[in-house]
Amino acid sequence: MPTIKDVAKLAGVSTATVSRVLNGENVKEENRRRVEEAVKRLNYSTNTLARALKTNKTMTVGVIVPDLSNVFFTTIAKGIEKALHPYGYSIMVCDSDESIEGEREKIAFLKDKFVDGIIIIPVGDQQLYLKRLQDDGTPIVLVDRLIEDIQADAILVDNINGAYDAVEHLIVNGHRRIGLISGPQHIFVGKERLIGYERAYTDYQLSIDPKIIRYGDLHIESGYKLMNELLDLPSPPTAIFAANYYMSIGAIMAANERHINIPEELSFIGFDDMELTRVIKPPLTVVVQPMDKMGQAAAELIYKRMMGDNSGPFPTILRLKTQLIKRESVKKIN
Amino acid sequence: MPTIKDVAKLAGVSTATVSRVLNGENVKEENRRRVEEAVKRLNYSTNTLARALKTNKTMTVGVIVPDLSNVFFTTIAKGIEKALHPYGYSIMVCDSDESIEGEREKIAFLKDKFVDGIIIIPVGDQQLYLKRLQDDGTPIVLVDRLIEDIQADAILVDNINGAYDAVEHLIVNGHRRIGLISGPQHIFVGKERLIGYERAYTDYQLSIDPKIIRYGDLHIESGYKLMNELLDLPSPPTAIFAANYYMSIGAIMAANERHINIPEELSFIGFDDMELTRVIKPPLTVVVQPMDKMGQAAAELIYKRMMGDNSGPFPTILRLKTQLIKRESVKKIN
DNA sequence: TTGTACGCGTTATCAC
DNA sequence: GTGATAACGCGTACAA
Repeated sequence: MPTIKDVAKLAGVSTATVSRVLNGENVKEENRRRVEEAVKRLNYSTNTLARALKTNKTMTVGVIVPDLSNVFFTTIAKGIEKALHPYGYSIMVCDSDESIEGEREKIAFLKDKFVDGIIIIPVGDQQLYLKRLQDDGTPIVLVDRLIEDIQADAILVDNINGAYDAVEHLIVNGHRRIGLISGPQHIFVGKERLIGYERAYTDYQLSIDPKIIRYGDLHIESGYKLMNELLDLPSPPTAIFAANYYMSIGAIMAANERHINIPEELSFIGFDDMELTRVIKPPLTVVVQPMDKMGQAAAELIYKRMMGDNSGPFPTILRLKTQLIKRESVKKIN
Repeated sequence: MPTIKDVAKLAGVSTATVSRVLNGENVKEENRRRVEEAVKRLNYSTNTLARALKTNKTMTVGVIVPDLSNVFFTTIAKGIEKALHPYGYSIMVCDSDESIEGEREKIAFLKDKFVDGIIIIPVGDQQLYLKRLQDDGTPIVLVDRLIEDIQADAILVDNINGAYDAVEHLIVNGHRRIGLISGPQHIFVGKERLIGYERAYTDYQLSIDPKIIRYGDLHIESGYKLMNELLDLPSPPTAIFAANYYMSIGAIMAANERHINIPEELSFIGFDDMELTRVIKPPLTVVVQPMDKMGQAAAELIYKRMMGDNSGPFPTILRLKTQLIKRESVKKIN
């Protein structure tokens, strides 16, 4: 590998001049030409490690997601990538494996790699490590979920109104017993979507039956299990709202197995619009999160912070709107 | 940030001694104790950038996948991560965006980051950049697909026999007109699975009707489109074999829309066992690839190479077996 | 066993 | 505009 010294020697100038040419500073035209010539001849490219050691900038942003095999998360990561690329920044995607410990480990790893910023979809409601990093001046942007004990910029989804819209749609269609397959209450979005559910009930002056609210862990299996529990109730719901994508899948699977006809016998609203919701028969009515936009917004925000732009409020918390896409899984009842 | 000098000063020894302690070499017990004490007091950790600059080892492996929002790929990436972690290696996951150009860019990026090895699911059938890296001594492991003009270790799936098993199963169940929703022929697995299809037909002395072989681009939409084309044929197939996961989804979606009953009116075998195949009614018979094992095998192989172990043949090409999981989407016909 | 001094490749700071 | 050189933080001959 040729170094800047080799280039300097070949071009007959000092390394400083080469560095200046490389960084687009003012250099005599003649020297610039010779340096560029030498760079080409030697096929030289700057050693990013050495540069980073000196400048404390790696031009890299760390992205931590809870699960790399979850499309929702990776789609967001992809959105971040796409938005950061034009700025010359690259990302390192890590998997926290849905655990605080894994998260801690990945944060340490990214810190080790001297990333210039971290975008994270956190798994718990606290993370001391993050706070420490933040105090050291590394910009942090939270996505999808908030952490209680930390003041950080965040890109969120308006979960409350997202869930509200779904439940309201069911109520307007005559449903009074709406089963909720909820996320866990220690996770931010789980809490919020439950609030949306409750608020819709309250606004329509209906009373809530806690027995038809069930808490899962966001995975297929728990959607499957909770759907079965709800359908086994002496007086089962006439409609179900599943509060995330994978639990929606599990729930549908359970309904299928029991040969329950949607929407004839049971109305259903799911969450997120990915492969499944397009292939299911009937097409599912769903609450859709703008995953691309989430990634993009996170990227823009962290870029701004990395540039040292601290204008605007701190923390800046963006709430992106969801969309209720009405298809054929909801039936109007008396 | 404390440096090794700070530690040396506090411990009253030289930086060399500190370095030795850090790297577990022989040091007088007393000094070791004092150094460890100082490390703890200062909360020191070695600067990986500086170390990498000196040693030319970053303890990082680059992983390039064609699409970060494709579960098949990210599941493999996750498997790699899990297997490499115990060795102290971390991974950088990149998205080549299904393009040669994107791939080239990511390879350059990883080279810039001085990764110690690259595991890649390639998108085309050539890649000069890779060859160059390999010539520079960076271990490369191909996953899922081979590249024609390169000699490299690879972890593949026995696509030929995987497809063969599926088609054979349909033939044994009386089907003679088996529609194939194939991948593109410029992609390795597309070619191989077609061969498996053809071989099964040949072995059973049946003649192939090229009209019921259709070529898609591996995405949902093309599965959907090709399924419709096949069903619109004057004499449509009695069974369909879709040669990847997303095209399977699209195909099923098309069948659903046309209210075609599987397996009563049409038998179906899909590829890979992920969310969809578990939720579809009826449960789908599928050819399953061992994604976890693929990731793990790739990790083990590249680790071996990074350790300088060149035993075994070069290139080492592993063929992992697929499994035909028989469920309820195939009907025996006369 | 330990310490010194230098190298890694780049950038920043100064004189010129 | 340019060149020499210190500095970044670590690893490692080499001498002690």
